[in-house]
Amino acid sequence: MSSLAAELTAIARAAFAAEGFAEELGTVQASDRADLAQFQCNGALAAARQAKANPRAIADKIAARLKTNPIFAKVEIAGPGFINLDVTDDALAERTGAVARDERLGAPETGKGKTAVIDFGGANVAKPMHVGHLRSSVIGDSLQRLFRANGWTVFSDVHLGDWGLQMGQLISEIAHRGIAPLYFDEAFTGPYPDESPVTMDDLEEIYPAASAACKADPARLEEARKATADLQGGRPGYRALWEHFFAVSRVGLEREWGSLGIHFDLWKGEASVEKLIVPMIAQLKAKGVTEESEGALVIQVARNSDKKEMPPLILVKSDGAVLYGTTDLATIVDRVQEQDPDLVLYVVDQRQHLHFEQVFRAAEKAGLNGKAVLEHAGFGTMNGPDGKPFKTRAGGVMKLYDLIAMVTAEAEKRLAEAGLAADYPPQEREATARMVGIATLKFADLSNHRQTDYIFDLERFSKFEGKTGPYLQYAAVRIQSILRKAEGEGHKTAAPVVRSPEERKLALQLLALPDAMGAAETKRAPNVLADYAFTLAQEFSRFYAEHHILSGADEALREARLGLCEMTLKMLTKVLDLLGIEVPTRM
RNA sequence: GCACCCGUAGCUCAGCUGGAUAGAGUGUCGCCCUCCGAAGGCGAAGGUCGCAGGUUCGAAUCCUGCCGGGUGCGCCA
Repeated sequence: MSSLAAELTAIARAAFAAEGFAEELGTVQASDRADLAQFQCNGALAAARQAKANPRAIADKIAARLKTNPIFAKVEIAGPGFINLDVTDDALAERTGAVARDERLGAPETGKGKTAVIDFGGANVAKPMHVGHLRSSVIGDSLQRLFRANGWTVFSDVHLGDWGLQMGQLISEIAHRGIAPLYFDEAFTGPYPDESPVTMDDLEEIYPAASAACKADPARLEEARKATADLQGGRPGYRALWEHFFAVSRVGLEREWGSLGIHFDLWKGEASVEKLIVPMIAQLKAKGVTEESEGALVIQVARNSDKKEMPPLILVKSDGAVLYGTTDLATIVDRVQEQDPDLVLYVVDQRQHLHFEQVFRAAEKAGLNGKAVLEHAGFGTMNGPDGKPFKTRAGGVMKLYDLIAMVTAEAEKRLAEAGLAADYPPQEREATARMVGIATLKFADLSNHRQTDYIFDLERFSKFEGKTGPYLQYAAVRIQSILRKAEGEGHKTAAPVVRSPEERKLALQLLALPDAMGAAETKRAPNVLADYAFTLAQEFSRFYAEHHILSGADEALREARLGLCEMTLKMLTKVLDLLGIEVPTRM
């Protein structure tokens, strides 16, 4: 199953090949000038340059061949040599019907037989998620949904930050407070209690305090370093405490991501590859890729072609502790062993780009990455209205939990204002408000390009009109509503028919889904899907506004239009699912 | 200092592997509910695509320089 543009491309390629040109020239795309044509092919211009010939003459030859194909209603040459193409209405209707019958709704199979690991690195043990985690969660989730839909085998890994200095900071802060002396008693031989001496709420308070203490007092920082090294060295009491931190945090984090509809295949973290580190370092030494530098063990990753300074990756610090990069390397070893992926995608803040470049180079230099391509799909910073990284009015970071509660409350308010859902059971009302709130949040984030910074605007996250998540949900809800009503009146649905301009544009958009899914995968860019979904909803709304489906006298026409509605609902639901957005049955 | 990213309508952003008249949303102004859900549809106004060069038949898109903003640059993650 392929898109209509892909089908036309195949036809045009054959025409170019038959005229003795490179078939790549036959790429057909949706027209930039919807007023002139549905599709365009610019290959004659490129061919003319290569062959030093007149582009219009080449276009003439190609067009003559295309005209023999009955799929085209129009083949026209315009301007310097654009070939403008229209497809017949019957062809549109026929393909639309075929896609509707396809279980995969025409999704490309770009990932068939391939495995990807998606790393959501970012969230930390003992810290609540804040708005900064929204991006990696939402973008990463959309990518895992998309890659799966395109046929990839995907393993998503939450990849918690659970093994660095912050753990030592927590431990030494707890030591100072004397909260759990048992874990610091070196004479104690265990077993340690099953119940955690601290709750998630405790950790949320302890961590910032610990962090501040280390910042203010070098002696405290030294203590934290020592605790980190002892933890990594296997000190039983510290390990036991760490287990509690992890367990307590996981419950909270799982609930939080769950409320966003985000789930992971793997709950790994830095600590889970801890056992691989010592043998990996031995192996790297044996391979001769490491060296001593200023008391640390490093891998040089600079290349002659570098235009910038490329510091070495530090494997072991001069005090013996390992770093982020070391665990990242060991994680690659682990993934090659466990999943043997073709691709590892790191959905992590763009600011860590240099770090990943170091890690990737080190992995490739040491041959640790198997067949996997390592790729950092970085995303831009979320800034406040002042252009600086977002802070609440009080100057702190806004918790994700609070943000979700806020947009949900806004959605609820809006429902009440509109007098909607007034007669729904309270539970449905609440669930609907939540769905609308989360859709607002996710769509606002995903419709921005992944890589650029963007302004976190509370107002924007409480808007329900225009290019927003709720607009898309609304379109889907209206379709469901009309289908219910039609069924109640005893109307059937039939294969779509295309006659009016609105039907034509809607069908064209429906047939472009595989293109959007393919482009979104290639660019690792969910905003392509967001854009597609919005345009689809828009085309439907126009169609809906123009044609009163249920009131006409022509039963066959009504059934065909209901078929188009049904098809649109399927496609819209599918794309929204790829964005991680749920559709209520009514709202 | 070096490197990377960004600069597009009043505002928020798409478009960037070169193509025709640069698009959305929002805001402003106007129109459309006796009819399937108006969280909607239609229309108007709104642009030196940061600036200056270059490559090209053709540049928002590629190259160079400059200006402005952001980010990163060995023992944090």
